[in-house]
Amino acid sequence: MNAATLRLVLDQIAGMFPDARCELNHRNPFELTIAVLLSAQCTDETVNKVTATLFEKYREPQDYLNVPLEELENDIRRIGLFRNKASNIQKLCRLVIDKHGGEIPRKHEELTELPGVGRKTANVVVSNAFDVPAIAVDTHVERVSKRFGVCKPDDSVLEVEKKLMKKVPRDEWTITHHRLIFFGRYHCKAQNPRCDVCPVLEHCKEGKSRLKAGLKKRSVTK
DNA sequence: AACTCGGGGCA
DNA sequence: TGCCCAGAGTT
Repeated sequence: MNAATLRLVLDQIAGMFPDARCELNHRNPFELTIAVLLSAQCTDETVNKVTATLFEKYREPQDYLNVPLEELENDIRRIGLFRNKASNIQKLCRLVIDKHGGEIPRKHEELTELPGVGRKTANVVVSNAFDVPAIAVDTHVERVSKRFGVCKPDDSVLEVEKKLMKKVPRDEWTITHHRLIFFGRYHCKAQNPRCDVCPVLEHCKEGKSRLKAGLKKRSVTK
């Protein structure tokens, strides 16, 4: 899919989700980093339920170090992979205090040095906390990009990111990321995507074949 | 490239 | 109930 066609698709998606913004609860870069780290492999909704009370108890890096690991684990127990994440959060806080003066660093390479922070999380942090344009490729962004042929089906996550950046103006990277997330989460879902009511179906090879197969299946069943 | 971690969401 | 998932780290 070329840049011009992608632009058409993204404009349609923008109309579907005019308020597309990832709704992670955060008031500063530190809380955003913790929230995104927690969100790995579970829904933002679940993270928000936990952070709503978590951020009342833990306000700065030192607060996470003032409790035993077991206590922090218990405080985030409702989130998947909570043992890894609790451990990572304490190590992260230790590092932020010792090497970054208690503040979340702004450089991408410094962010990915933090335990539990990979490329995706770092992109979310720089784009949402520091206003640096970035496209964080999660499974939604990856799935949608591949269904619409923005990239090849077997491209790596990094390749997906590169091709999106190449085809989208730099000042629209971050909003595009949010829109693709919403589109992927609520419409172009992994299971049972809404191809039957999709306004950009004409640009989606996979969707068209999926719909055709579905219709065929129905007609055969009847 | 494949595996692990793990409670939640959904069928 | 049993499957899959808004990743990252290790081997």
